[in-house]
Amino acid sequence: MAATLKDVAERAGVSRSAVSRTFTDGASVSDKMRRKVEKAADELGYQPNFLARSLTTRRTKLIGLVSDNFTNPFFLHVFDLFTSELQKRGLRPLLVNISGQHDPVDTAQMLRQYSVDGVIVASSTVEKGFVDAFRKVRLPEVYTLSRHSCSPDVNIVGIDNEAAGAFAAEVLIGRGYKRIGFMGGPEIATSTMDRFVGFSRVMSRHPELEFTHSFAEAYSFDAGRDEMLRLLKDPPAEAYFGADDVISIGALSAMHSHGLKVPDDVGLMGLNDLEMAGWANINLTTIRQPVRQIVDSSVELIATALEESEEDHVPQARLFPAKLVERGTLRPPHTG
Amino acid sequence: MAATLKDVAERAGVSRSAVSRTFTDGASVSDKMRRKVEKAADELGYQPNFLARSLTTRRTKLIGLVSDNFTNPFFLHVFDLFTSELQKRGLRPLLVNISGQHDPVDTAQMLRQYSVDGVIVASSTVEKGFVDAFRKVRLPEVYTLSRHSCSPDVNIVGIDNEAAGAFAAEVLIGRGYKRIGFMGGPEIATSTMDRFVGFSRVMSRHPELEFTHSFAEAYSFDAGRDEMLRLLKDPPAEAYFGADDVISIGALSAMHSHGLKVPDDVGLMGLNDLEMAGWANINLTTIRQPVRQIVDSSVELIATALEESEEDHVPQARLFPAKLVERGTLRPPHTG
DNA sequence: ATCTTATTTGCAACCGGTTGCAAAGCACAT
DNA sequence: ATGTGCTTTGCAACCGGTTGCAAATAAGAT
Repeated sequence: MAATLKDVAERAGVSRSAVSRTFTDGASVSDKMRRKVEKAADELGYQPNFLARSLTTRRTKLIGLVSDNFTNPFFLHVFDLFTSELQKRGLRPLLVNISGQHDPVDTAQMLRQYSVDGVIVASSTVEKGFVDAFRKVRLPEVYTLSRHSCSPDVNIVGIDNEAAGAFAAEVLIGRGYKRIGFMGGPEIATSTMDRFVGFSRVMSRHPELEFTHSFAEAYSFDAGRDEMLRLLKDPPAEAYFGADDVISIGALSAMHSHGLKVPDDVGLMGLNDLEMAGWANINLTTIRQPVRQIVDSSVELIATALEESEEDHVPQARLFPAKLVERGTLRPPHTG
Repeated sequence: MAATLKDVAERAGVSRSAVSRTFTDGASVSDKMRRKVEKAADELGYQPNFLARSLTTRRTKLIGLVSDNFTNPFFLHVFDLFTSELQKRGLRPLLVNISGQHDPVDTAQMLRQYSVDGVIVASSTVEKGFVDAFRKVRLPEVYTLSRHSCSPDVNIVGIDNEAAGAFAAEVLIGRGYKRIGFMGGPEIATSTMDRFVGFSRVMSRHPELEFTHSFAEAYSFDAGRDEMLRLLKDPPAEAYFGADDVISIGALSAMHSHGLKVPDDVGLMGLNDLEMAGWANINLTTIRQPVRQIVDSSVELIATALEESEEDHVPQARLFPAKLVERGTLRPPHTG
């Protein structure tokens, strides 16, 4: 069907190795030979087969991109950045969707069977079972947007969620709010829990302030809205930190339908800086993760891990600062 | 490193073919042999290498999943469905992001070099260059959510955008609106233009109605909002069809900030039924594409194309009906 | 022209599997 | 014991490449 190395060699009247060498950079071929081979290859439309090559080179340039987060629009952006960045380096993402009930061991074995060079896990809610299973196949791997503390001997890139939670509390306190609420995602999400820990730590240093907390059922608009509707049966806090934008936007909708003015009656801050947080009818003050840097750094980390031998590689955590994006749902800094 | 066929054969004291056969379904192996081999394989943690196997079987089970649509949240759902559905059939999506300036020929060659079994193009805005380049590598391919008319000799799955445009016009007319506006995405998007053609066709049958049209700069919230703000400098139409939800939601925000009540002052209808179209503070009446069926059908089509020889395969178009999702941005059907 | 050294080339083995074919093994009938 | 037909097994070639090594060629030094 498609032309092979052998076809090219025959047509050019040279050995197969010669052809192979013209298509391998750094190999020793004379100019004359190279021209002869390239001519034959062009005429036949020959392209080397990456998979056959991988058998001897032990490099497929395939990277498993594993996620279970296919509902939060934030992750479309994450996938966009990951795919472009990997492609720039000649790496190819094999996308693996582990939402639904997938067996961790099967998934890990599948990745090994496809000889992926490395694995990127992009999710903050990946189960422990996957972490263990992936580790067993001994592939270079990096966890992105994942929990900092859970696997100390593995590459992690993201923000420090505890620090981000603490920062959120400091911002709200800095605006002079006295009755402050934390509204998280589901309690099984490590991202939410880490943010909660940081948030609580700061609040506990201010016993003069009133601190309440609650958790939405899921990382979704509806869950955020429902939870806020529940909270609004009682007099609300003066300001809330919603541990994710999509939840905060749900909460905002609940506030509006209760006739509450934001930020005049109640303040609200999110986290993630979704594109729609900037929409004119939402205009959510939020904390931004530097996604581009996080992704770039993850890809760079996996790319260098591919070069090193397994023993040489020392896993690292790369934590980035999150920063406030001021919009219209918090009152301005307290002056005086 | 990892155990190979040869390792297992030696440990079990049998030939390599015997091992190969135990891991190939439908091959002839006695029970005794199978047990012996499986024991050895277990002890060594052996798993067959898919890529080596593909060399002789000529099947990688890799499917190129090509898209340039990484900003519309609608596509996160599309990717979710595609990956799960492919995985269910043991197929693996190699995700290719062709947004940005990618050379069509390079992309097509890359897919050939990775020996993908087939290609799914999931986008309504793919350039002609890609269609041509993909065709040249002679891989089974299906275009999903793509233009119906552009390539008659290629598999296409999606809705009939012209019909959907016509349907939209009929709905608005049926609600008794007399001054009707079409608001499209960018004029280079085939989806928008096809919808516009259908919409116009119906409107032209009603010369007694006033019909205006305009196009937003992009498929984005901001573009929709900007375009609507521009329109609102003059007295607006009674109702608009925004050819995509994200544009419509932008337009909705513009209407609100002009103090217009929807649907009392002006009606609005979108297309796609994004999750957020159902959010309480948006509540957009819209036209839904049956995404799940479209994706399932695409995967089924590519799966059967893989079985057939190239000559036997006859390309087909599978068009699904789109249907109205009634929410709160259109007045109820006109009675009397 | 001759010797030394560096560069280019081809041979053949290998990467990790599959598969057509013929030999071997088996069950059963004669 | 012999023959028949069916299943199981191993041999060896192949899939499409790469690569260590030695032979062949080219380049440079004398």
